[in-house]
Amino acid sequence: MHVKKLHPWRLSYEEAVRVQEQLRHKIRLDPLTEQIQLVAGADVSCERNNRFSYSSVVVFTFPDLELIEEINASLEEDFPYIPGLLTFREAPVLIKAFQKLRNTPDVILFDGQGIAHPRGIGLASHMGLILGLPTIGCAKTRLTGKHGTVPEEKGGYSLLESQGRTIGAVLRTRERVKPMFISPGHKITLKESIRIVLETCRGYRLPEPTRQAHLAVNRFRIVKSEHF
DNA sequence: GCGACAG
DNA sequence: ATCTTGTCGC
Repeated sequence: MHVKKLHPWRLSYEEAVRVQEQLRHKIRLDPLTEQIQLVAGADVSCERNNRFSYSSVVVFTFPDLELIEEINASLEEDFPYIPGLLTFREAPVLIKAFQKLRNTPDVILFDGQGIAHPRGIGLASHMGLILGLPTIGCAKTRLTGKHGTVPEEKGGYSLLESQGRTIGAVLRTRERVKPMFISPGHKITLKESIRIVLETCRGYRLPEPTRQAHLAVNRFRIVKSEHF
């Protein structure tokens, strides 16, 4: 897959923030232009003791969700986890996987925020800009924003708001489980994001793309680290 | 100054 | 995220 040249990643905190503040203005939240035929999920796993990070990208047909491709990658990790700067820790190894991907997904789900971010550019949004593809942020917990009570039934949601702006939705993807924090990443609307997440949920809290990417990256990490 | 804080 | 066993509930 074609992947745009990446920014220098060896950045200080201030430089990383500057990159985000400059890039946020390129994010577009227009409706999807293509019919969704391929949906992908991506996730990263890091080892506390080891100095490597691992990533997996899985591609499914939509809406049948038949797996057609899985790509893994590993990379030496150099950036720490800092709330708000997750992109600079996880994007490098994700990019390495996307560069090897043969299919071009119509939309990609990420384990993190889209625009529901202090500077409006979470991992999903940043990856959307790098890849030039529609992306959705599917986070398990809140980073920023306020919201009301989330309806108990599956599909129920409460809007996530910040500074008077709607930045996402707190969505119940399954009954009796904590809701997910969904936000558009790039080239997609919140409404479409919610629809795609719900249509890719298969009885679990996480939508299949990110759930399968999570399982895949853990399988990959075990095999890779045991084989040295 | 204090609390909050994706993975 | 990671470290970790069993256990309670639908």
